[in-house]
Amino acid sequence: MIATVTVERSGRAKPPLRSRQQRRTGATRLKLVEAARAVFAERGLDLTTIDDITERADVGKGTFYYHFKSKEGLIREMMKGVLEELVAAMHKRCEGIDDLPTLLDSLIGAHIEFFAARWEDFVLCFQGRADLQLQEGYRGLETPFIDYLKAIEELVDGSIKRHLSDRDLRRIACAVAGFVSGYYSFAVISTQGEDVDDVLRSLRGALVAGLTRFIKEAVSAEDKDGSARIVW
Amino acid sequence: MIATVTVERSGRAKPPLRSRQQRRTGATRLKLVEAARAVFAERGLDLTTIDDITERADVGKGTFYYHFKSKEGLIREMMKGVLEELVAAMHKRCEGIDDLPTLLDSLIGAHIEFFAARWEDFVLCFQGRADLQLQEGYRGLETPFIDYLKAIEELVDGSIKRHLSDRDLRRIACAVAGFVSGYYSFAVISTQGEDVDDVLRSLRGALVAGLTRFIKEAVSAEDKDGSARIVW
DNA sequence: GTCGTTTTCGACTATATCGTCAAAAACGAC
DNA sequence: GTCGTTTTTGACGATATAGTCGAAAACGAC
Repeated sequence: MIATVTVERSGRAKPPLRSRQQRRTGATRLKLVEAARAVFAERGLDLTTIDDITERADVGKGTFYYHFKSKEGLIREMMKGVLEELVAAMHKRCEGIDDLPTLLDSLIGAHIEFFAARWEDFVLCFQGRADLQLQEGYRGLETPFIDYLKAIEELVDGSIKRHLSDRDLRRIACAVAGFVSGYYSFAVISTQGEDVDDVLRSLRGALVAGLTRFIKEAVSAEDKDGSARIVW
Repeated sequence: MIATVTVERSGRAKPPLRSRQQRRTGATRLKLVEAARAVFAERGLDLTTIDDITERADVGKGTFYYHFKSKEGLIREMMKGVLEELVAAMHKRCEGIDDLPTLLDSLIGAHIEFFAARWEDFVLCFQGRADLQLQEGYRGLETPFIDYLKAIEELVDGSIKRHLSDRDLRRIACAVAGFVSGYYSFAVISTQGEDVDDVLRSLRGALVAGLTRFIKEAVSAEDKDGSARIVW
């Protein structure tokens, strides 16, 4: 506890992992996370054991418990991480877009591009969502998902002049998020050969058109006096 | 093995569970299935133990193994059963409809109505789908899901004159099935108070409109000469 | 009632997993 | 090199679960 505090060097924005020890520790932790990601996609969240993870990562079992409190803690951290990355990708992809249909399309596009190269992360998220429906699931998984939905809501909200109610906004977000993951989840079990992403790409126009209409109707319904001009 | 073969009575389509013994056995089996349904929705497929099920059903552990080979066998049977019921509900709901938008709407409606009163079955199906994505999941779960997709395809195919390719048909099916379950799965974690079904009901118009457009485009693309009149 | 069959039971064995902990190894500062 | 700290290790005890099996109960036919 005497803590040889390696002082944060001023003038160095991101000191590349300071000491050798810190580098090694970080690497071990990363090895564990990546091993878990792989095993989770093979056996699923529940059936994966700590031994599975440590063996895959090629570290001792105790090491896992040094870095994480439990499997639940690891899952929480991973889920949060992936969804935050997804949100970041969405923001980047939708930057500067204020046209609603284009935004919706970009939103779906961001999902496709994000998960295309990260199948394991898609499985992770899907498993997490399945878990959320259970009465006795892992704790603390709701927050990352709700933050993710909120991010979608904000993007949509930013692209319409007249604002929708929170309720309708949430509906849109659920529709976008649900459609992408739902479509994916069925496509992978039935699509032979052809690229799932290409297929989804061709369908997203359908959802965009539908949602745009829905939003248009919702706005005019909420905005009864009709005085404000809605700009799409 | 001497088997007192109780001959199938002719003239009696469904002899109401013949002997007392058969009635009792059937009841026990049913108790197990219903107990499993409840526990699965609480703890999930993987974390549910045989003891959980037998305790809930209030039968001895050995009884489970008398009726089912394993938990996997039970899951397979339940999944098949639920999806077949869903397909039946779809057929009933869509009977006689040959107008495409109406059919798509009824299809979604059938899902909503089906799962509205059967939350546990929705969870069961969702868990099953999550499992399908794993490399080492339960065996034999693909078939019921594929049959279910096929049923959607046939209904859609029956409502359009010019036929779509198998590929496009499958896409539609995935989109319908994926949207409904995807939307649901997000809505339940974020919708407070208001009825999830009502919400989905209001959104389905969006998907129907989008899909109708998609199908229309797909048909005209496949049917290049354009000689055949497409009747919606 | 008897007898043979089907069904149910729960104790039991074997195995798997969790989470702990004392010891060892790696490290950093000197 | 020494010394104190951080990190890693794997054996260990406690617990939980799967699946088996012999015995018992329920049943049906008589």
